[in-house]
Amino acid sequence: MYHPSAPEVVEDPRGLDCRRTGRTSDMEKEHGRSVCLLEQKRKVVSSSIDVPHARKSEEEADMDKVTAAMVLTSLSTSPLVRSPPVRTSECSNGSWKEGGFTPSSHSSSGYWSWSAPSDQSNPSTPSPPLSADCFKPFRMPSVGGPADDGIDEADSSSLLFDEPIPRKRKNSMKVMFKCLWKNCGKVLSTAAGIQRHIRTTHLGRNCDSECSDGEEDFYYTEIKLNTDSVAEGLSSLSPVSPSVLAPPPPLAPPESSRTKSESNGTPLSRSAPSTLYLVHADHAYQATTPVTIPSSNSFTPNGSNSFSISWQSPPVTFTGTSASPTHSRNQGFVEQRAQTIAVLSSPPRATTSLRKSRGEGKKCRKVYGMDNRDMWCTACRWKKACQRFVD
DNA sequence: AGTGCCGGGTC
DNA sequence: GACCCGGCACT
Repeated sequence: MYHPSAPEVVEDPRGLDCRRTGRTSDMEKEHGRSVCLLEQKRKVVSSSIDVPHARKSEEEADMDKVTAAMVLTSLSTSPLVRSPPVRTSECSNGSWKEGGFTPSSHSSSGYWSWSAPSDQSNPSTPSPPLSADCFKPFRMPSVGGPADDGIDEADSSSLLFDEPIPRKRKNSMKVMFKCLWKNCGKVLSTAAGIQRHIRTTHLGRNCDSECSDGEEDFYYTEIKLNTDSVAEGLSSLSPVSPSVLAPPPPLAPPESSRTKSESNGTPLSRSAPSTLYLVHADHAYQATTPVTIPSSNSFTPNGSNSFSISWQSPPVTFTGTSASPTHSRNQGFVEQRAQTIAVLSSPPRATTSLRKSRGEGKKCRKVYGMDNRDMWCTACRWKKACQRFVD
């Protein structure tokens, strides 16, 4: 688990200028990238904090800061936490806007108050349309739809947008990015591509990535095509990225298949609730023995209503291992999964290992040597447990 | 590679 | 049961 070396706090509301300043020297590209990413994330969080809401009291505001800081620390390192899943039930009535938000992997962070301001902080954000069709299984559009701008895009803007996430991925994982905009399931192979797609197609911005404020992040998610048969085999979720290969299998109900995965990690789970259902299904593979938090109430830490989290029966599920979900980066995830697998598949063969550990004491063989084998105890001679120098 | 010894084979 | 040894775990 890693914590950001510098737990930055929210003070810097719009400090996402890595793009603005176009100061990306080659040397800084790498660094810049991560910084940008961080900044983007931060923006998302900070926006909900720094933009004081009328109904908030001072204490509440302070509280927000504190919690935001906490959240940021986890966010900065684990992208998947970025956008915890949102219960579809909320999208229909718009409750999610009222601070409804999905808890991060930290159970304790349930008080992450993604209150209204966070979603609305960005004036230009046309919250993706929500409606009764929230529950509609996401339709899978031209999957193969060769991203018109997919790869090419990467070249031009990957420097800025390429998320580090994929880098951490195992090679067995093919990462794709899917647009979560309602009724749009476009899948592109690069983050940059999908971002551009969203920016131009849905956000109606024709400007270059330069003028992006990162909002696109909210509207796409990443999906993984897993080729790791082993891991996959164990995950009770058969569908391998159904979103890409086939329609979500019925057996993957949103709740149970939900997983904490980086994919949901994209903020758009929040802003594009209508697609959450899909997201869940899409990432079914990520759900390894998912544990669904049964909670059915809003999570209100401190009993303060200000943090009203309206998520009911949160879709939040995380793999059984108590491994802190925060570090849900793929790697961690994989590790977790491996653990789970190990547990599940551990053969009843432990008996073999009952073999008593070799004794430390000297044995006949060592004492007398091979030359004096006749001096060995019979057991040693017979290659049995030494009886003379019993441990 | 060396050591300890389990499991199993042969007489 | 005495004896032997293949093979594995452990160092």
